[in-house]
Amino acid sequence: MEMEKVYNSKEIEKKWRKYWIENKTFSAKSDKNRKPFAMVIPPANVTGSLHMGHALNATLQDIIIRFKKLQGYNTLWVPGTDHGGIATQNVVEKLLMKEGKTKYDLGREKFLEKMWQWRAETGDTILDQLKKLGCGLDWDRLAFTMDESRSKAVKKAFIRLFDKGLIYRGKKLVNWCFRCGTALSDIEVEYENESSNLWYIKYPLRDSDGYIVIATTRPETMFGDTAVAVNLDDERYAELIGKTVKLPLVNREIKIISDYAIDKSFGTGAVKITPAHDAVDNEIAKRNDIETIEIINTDGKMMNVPPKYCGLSVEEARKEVVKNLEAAGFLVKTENYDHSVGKCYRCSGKIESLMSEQWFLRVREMSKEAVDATNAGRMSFHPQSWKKPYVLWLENLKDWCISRQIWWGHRIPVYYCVDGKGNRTDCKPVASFDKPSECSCCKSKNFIQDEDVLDTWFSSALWPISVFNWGEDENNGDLKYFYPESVLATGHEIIYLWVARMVQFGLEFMKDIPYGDVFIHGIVRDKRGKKMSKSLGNVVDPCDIMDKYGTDALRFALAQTAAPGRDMQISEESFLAARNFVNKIWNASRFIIMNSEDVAGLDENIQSAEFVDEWILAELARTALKIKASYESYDIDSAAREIYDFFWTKYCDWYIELSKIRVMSADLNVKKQTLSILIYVLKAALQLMSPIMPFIAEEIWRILNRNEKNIRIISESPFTEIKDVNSDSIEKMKVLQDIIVKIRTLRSEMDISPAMWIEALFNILDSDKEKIAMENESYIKQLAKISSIRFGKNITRPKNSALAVAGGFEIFLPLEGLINIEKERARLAKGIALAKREIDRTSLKLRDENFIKRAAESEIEKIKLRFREANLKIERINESLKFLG
RNA sequence: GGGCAGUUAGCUCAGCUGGAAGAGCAUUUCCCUUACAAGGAAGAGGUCGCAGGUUCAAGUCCUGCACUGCCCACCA
Repeated sequence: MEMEKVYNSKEIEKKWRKYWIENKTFSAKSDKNRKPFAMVIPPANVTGSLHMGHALNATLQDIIIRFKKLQGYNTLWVPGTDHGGIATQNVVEKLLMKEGKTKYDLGREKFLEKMWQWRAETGDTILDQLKKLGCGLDWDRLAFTMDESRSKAVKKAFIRLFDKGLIYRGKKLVNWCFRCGTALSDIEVEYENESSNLWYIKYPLRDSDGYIVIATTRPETMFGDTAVAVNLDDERYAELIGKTVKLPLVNREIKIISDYAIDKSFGTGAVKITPAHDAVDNEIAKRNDIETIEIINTDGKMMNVPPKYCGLSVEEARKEVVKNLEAAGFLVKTENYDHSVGKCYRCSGKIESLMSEQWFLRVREMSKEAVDATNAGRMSFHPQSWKKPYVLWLENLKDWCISRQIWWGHRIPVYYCVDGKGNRTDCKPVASFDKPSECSCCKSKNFIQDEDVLDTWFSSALWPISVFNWGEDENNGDLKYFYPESVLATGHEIIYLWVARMVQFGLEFMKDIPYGDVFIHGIVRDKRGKKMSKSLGNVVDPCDIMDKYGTDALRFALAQTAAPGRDMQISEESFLAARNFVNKIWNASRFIIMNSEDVAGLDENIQSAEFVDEWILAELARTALKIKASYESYDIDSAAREIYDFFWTKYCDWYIELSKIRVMSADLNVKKQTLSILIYVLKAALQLMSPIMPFIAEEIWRILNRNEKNIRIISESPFTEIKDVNSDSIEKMKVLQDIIVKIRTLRSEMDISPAMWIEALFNILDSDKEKIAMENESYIKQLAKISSIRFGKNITRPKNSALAVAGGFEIFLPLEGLINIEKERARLAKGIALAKREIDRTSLKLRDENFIKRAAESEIEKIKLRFREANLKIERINESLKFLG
């Protein structure tokens, strides 16, 4: 078995990627005799290619699914993509723009053709990249939010909600993006701070010479003002409430009203009320029965205003208005002022509040049910700190604006009856899968469909049920078997946008939550803590990392930094370190495989011959327990750290090094026995790491089992049970390690060449421990480069020797001709100083009555022991100083 | 304005139910020892954000403060 010195990730990955997919390793069918464990992937937009955030999200899910598979669950992870409504349409519109065209030039049908064509060309990019990552997805179940089955689900859901009266059409104040030309829901607006001005404007009273000064950041909307509001308790304005003012520039008369929402301390305490273009004003207007005047149209141009402003953009109008107010003497003053401005989450264009006729979903009942389900513990967040904001959000939820004025998406399945001339009749619109054949009201056979499409998130919200073809058959076996799913893994940025809605829809349509656990992971940031974005140019492409360092390295690095719920910073170095770990695994395996090459009949039933064997088995048992618990609780980072520490620090640095003597032994039985244990531990470690690093684990597993008749790949080999070895080997090992490390330190400090073998004298101080060193003499010799050891009681320090106190011994290294007396003296002095500090610390505690009275017995014993050992050390060092050269 | 995280070695982060400060990277010295120089051995490096409190004992629990980041909110 030839193994290269350096792990070749590329070829090996290619092989296993292909194998898993061709052999359908991760395909799943419903099976009543097995426990299901299902996840759906958060569908990525077809616009995108894999970025580090996707890579993290996918890696974590893959780790979970692979772990659960090894635990014996019937696991299923469903892949899919999202049509991505506005985002995707924007991309294609930009492409068109390069040709100098707009979507209107093509018309709806042609434009949609273009969209589908584009999605056919690029929509699978991200899927290929998920394959590259090694994701254990069931590719037979690949879904797309706009494919047939998913579309049926969307229509079905819409019709049900519509018929139930939960979906309604109405003219309300909505968030409007001029750039995208559509309404948006409340959460699709992002707020950014912008520096602007606060203008103070006089509104003259009609019936006297007085005036009231209002402060505003939106002077241009004054044409839409229908009142001025003050707080009822504001003494300054008490007499003015109910009076009439004349709107500057136009002289329209409006009333001064009072409302509790007005903050006396802001500005002048008097506010212009523009119900058509401000959410708060809109509420105030409703409460006070104030009329609404719309002055900004959906193109962002002024309307219903004096002719000179008509058709101006909002920005232009603002300049003009301010100029004219000033000229006419209405402008009192202008202050600099920072405030937050709504921006479109898809194009960053300015969002305007305006009145618009849209479809809305009544959410009160649904959100209440979602809250109840969460509070009842039917669904839990990991980390749980997300529960509170999630519940809070649901509790304050307003009706969801679900219609979008774009073309790419699920067209709203509402049909309007039209007369012979194509004009809409008064008949009630109907929601149905297909165009109705006849109007139930007027028997007309002509219908037109609503022009709008649904919010992308409407179809996303159905994802956990639509992937199981709920739209086609809600009683199908897969849906019954796999729903509710086990866990959803996602970043915190879409908890409201997506998670909350899936829960609502799940409860509405399936009468059950979509999954029991929500695993929230952090957002990947660059090494300076900045969010990765194309515009900042700090994007690290996961595919580049996979090519450069290997996929396992990428996965390990991501896993290692994925503390639940926290954002993570990641840099090139972490991938390098992970790559080194992968290589370490490779080489340790290589050592074992090379040595077991011509050893026949390696035993599956291992027998530990020495305590070091028991030690590694005990460490393995401990580690396995911890790692499994970590996977179980989504503490992927600690699972990664545990496997790293166990494999490198315990298995490689100590156990393999210790085992070398026996592996090289001429005694075939000794060799065989030792290799059996090495292999046993290696296999167990491979299983434990395989969820994180599946490629290398699979490869080495295959090599180790190359002589088996019916080889099962690691992904399909359930965890072998690891017996907990109950022994004191871990404590004993500490003693052995102490001796070896102290000797090495001594050698290093004395500048003794690592190539030189020297002898050692072991003076027994603690007869309890002497056996450990004596029984493991060969290990001490091997690892500390000692040619011979003489054990004894009352050995005095030879002249020209160095001293170490470790493991119940005084260890002398006679260094005739090699020792640097001054250095040794200094070293011993340092040792005394350290021991003295220890004595100070411990004796202080032991003299403390309160400590003796209240501390635990075991704690006091520990301190006493430390005190004794420090004293002994000083005594020994002083003694030995006498003998120094 | 409210809420949630974070603040530990130069950098990135671990430290569970309170009992002598940990890892990786970087750094210093030595070593190409037949698994691995993508490696090995040994070092150096920390008043655990600040101030109080509880406790025999606090990085760990409590209170307040500061700074950083994120989320929410009707910043006219």
